[in-house]
Amino acid sequence: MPLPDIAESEWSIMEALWESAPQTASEVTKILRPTTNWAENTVRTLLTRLVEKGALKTGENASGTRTYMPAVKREACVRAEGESFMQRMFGGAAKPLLVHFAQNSKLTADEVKELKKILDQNLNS
Amino acid sequence: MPLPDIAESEWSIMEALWESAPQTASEVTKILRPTTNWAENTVRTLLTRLVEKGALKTGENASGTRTYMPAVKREACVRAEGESFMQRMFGGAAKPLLVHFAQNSKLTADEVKELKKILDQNLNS
DNA sequence: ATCGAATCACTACACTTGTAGTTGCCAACT
DNA sequence: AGTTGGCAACTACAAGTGTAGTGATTCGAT
Repeated sequence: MPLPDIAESEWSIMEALWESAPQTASEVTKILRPTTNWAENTVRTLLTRLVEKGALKTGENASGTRTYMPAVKREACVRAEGESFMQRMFGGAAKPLLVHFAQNSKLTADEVKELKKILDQNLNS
Repeated sequence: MPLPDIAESEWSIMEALWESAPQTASEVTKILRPTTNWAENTVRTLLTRLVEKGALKTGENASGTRTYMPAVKREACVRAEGESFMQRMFGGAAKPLLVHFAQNSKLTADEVKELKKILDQNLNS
């Protein structure tokens, strides 16, 4: 089963549920309200679509209200999206991608150090 | 003028023209045929949309046939897409993004060395 | 002058996405 | 019992995408 294709607004929903699940529709709405200001129905639509896509599963809480929780792991989705992005922008090659972001981001000395360590670990594995 | 928003199929077109421009619609079609197998009309539609979006400009070749060429620089588009991707997937932070790709890609020793150099250059700039 | 090939401009059409609104149902409060 | 408030199901609807088809025009080769 290939990973579901998660659209941009849908990511906000997923993030909320990866952060904490299960949650009801109105809970998710409340969590997202400050950042997105979406109507509850908007959130419900997105939740339903994500269930159809197989990205979320549903359950029920003690009061019988439907709850939502991730059906796919965040890391897997990030990897998939990352692959596709790398494909589109850099022909699938990791190095140019890394070069690009290494050059176009501001990093602290500590971050650079840490990244270099991770690069080394990449080698013997 | 904010950079035009380039959809996935449109990227193939843009790549072809960043690679070599100006080109006519049928030239682009021929170039892309092996990879995409698109009908010429498909390519024409995409070209037209990209012109409307301001991503391409048109000209004419010696025989009076319309030609297309980029109106925006590839690097700028890559940066914009990269920003948006980083935002969606990593909350806008460069380090986790770099960590992710550093861990999930196979790199040669040479590539690692080069990347470390670029990270260093990142610091004093 | 004519016919076919290339080019262009329009049109098509289903699917996805963003962003809700409307209606129906059920349980709890007054 | 009637009303209100939440939840669920269904509907809406425009813009954007993927992927062409159709019709008109033109230009060069018979």
